[in-house]
Amino acid sequence: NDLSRSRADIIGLLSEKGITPTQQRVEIAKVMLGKSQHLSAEQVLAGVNKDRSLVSKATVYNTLGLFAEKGLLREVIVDPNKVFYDTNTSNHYHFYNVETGTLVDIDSDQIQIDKIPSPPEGMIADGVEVIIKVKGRTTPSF
Amino acid sequence: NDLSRSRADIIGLLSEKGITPTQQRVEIAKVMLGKSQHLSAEQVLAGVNKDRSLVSKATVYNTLGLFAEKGLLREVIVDPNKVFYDTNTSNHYHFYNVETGTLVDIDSDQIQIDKIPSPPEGMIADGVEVIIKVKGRTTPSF
DNA sequence: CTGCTTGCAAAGGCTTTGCAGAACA
DNA sequence: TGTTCTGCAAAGCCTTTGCAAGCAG
Repeated sequence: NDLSRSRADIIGLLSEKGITPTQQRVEIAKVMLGKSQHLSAEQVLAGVNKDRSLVSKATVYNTLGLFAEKGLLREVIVDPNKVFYDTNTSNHYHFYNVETGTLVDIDSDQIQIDKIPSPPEGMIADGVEVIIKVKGRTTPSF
Repeated sequence: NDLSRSRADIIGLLSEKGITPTQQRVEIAKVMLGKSQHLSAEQVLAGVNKDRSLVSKATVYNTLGLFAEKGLLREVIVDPNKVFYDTNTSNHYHFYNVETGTLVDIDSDQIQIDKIPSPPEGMIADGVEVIIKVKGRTTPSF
């Protein structure tokens, strides 16, 4: 999607969302928000500290949680071992490769869901996840 | 759904699936397969050992994994902290109460999914998860 | 200044593992 | 009897927490 944003743009974006734009948060935003991707906390940590150590593990976890809470990222729970953070916060779904643990976006207009049942009494819907698990063909095709 | 099965029925069921019906596995099956429910390993462990200690933690984990692999149970990944095991292995979806961590079944005929996109090159679909997250109304209705 | 953030290391929760003894066929 | 399974405790992984020092406004 769009390229990496300028530092000023990121600071503006964070401020809009009511997030104090600290140095660490800007660094994390630079890594995450540059393009459409699905990263685990560990991957973000590695990305941020690729060249020099800029952000601690605790801060990466705190910040990803904060960004998700503020609507800048979306948490995707598909792997029992780790949370993925999705930079695409618009309506969409996922293919999940169970062999490699990789996520691929599915545009919302590629799936049509009709007849969404109404939530149990006193509850309201808070998001719909559709995950299509995929794996490699077990039978070679020749 | 159906009531608890006889020990003989359970042994037959396990054998059919190619699972050696050991005492521990039968105990776990008795707890799990009695009715439609979504239990975590910890809950199964507690249920099995309610009266007297019958099965160890390691065996509960091993057995739930085995049952899932053999198609007797279905793993549901919605909570980053634990795996749920669903005794309903037929096609269906879930409401997930994000506040209480509770799952509720949605019958497959209650949702209509059209236009399932084809998996990426060389991949085949291996299951579809639909999870509707719900939460309590934040605004009281009176 | 005053409160919010950060970082370190330790703690926490769920799950897996290694290996000896026990159960199964 | 040979193989598979169980149980215990320890280890592993991801994530959270406590608290002192540092930064933002």
